[in-house]
Amino acid sequence: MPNSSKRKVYEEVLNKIQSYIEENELEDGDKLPSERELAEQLNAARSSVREALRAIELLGLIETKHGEGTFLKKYRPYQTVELLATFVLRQPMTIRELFEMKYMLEKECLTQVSEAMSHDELKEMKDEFHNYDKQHIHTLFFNTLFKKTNNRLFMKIWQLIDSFTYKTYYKNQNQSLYQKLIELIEERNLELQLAELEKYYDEKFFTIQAD
Amino acid sequence: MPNSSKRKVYEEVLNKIQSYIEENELEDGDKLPSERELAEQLNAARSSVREALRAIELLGLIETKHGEGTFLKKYRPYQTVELLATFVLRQPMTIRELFEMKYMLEKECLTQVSEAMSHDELKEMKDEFHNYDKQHIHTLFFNTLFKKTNNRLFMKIWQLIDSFTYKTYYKNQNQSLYQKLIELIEERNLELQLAELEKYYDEKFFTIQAD
DNA sequence: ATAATGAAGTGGTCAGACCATTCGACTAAA
DNA sequence: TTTAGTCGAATGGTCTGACCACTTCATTAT
Repeated sequence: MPNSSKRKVYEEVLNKIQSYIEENELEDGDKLPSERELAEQLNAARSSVREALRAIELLGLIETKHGEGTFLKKYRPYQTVELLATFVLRQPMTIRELFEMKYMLEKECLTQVSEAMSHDELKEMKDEFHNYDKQHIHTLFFNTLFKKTNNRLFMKIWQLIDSFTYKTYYKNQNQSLYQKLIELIEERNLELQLAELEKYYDEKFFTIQAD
Repeated sequence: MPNSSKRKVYEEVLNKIQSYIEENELEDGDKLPSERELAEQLNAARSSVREALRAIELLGLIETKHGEGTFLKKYRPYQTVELLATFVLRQPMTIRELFEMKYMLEKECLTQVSEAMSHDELKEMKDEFHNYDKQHIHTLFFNTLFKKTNNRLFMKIWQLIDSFTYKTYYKNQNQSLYQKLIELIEERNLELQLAELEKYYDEKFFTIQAD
């Protein structure tokens, strides 16, 4: 009960749990003590322990399984970044800022993927092309490409931005662009890929300004 | 009480709060409804509301003042780092991804800013340089630069990523790099700027791998 | 052997209580 | 009138105890 110093209980619990993990050298998948047990050991109410655990869970550090327990989770920052990014995106952003971000990510995507994709994968993309919904072709195209990237963080952020801009660009979808891009990837011609993408976005930016 | 679908109440509450913020266009410093009020409006127990609020608080998105209320907070990165740092350090894979993202953003930053900065601004940066905390020099340097960008989204995302990495690998901070970058910006030599940055990150990636 | 049962442990949620702090309205004193 | 003090309402902080839902596993009945 001695609320040492003036920090909140759930913050104390937070640190205690962290210490517990380090001292016992817990690793991914290991089990933490139950909420009731933690509450007793740390001399805090279960609700306070839960506040701490929920916070840690939201950060993506632990995983709770109903009826089983709480487990240490392999930490991946995507979850946290994604959550924080949604808050960031809620703040007023201009369409231009969003598209610039998207453009940059897609450039990077092409750069990373350009050499990594096998001819088989490219052929597969070409074949699936006809199934693509024309309206969402850009999204689908880059979604496929980003998967080949070995950086999931890129993809997560791109997906977020894309979902925010999704409504604006259903018009003027130039299907031939993506056909061309696939061909250019096959030819390993990164420069022309980027040039095509630049053309695409120049037009976008022009449209925005006219708006 | 209708625990719609199967998500936890505190997650629902989280989203509801997010929606509330968005719909009412709350800004930094604005007050959220009280815990009891939220509980009633969202048809949840106060403890569940608190679990959600504690989680958001840990992320640094809100601020609670005893006896006053809960307030939206200007997002300051570098908040949860203490907690996350130890976990981030365990995952070299994700560190790589974070640095790649950071690298990309900083490249873009240099590209955008290179021509926009006046000589006066550059001189000012040079003068302030001595006040910079060596340990955080990279963060401070690019923070200044990103402000000159006319894209707030870039800065926000960069800050987000930076907050995840700034505790990591702060060693080997080569102060001369930033002196050199300023000079190169003065000379409007973008290519060399990017080359310097690339050198910096090549070393980083090498360090990560060696770990 | 196999299937059904049920008890124990765990997380999920709720209701209500009490304390500590802040703030503002009201009151009493100057 | 102004000022200082008081008190109550609102709010966050914390605790207790209860009940539900899910998982597991030993026990039991088939």
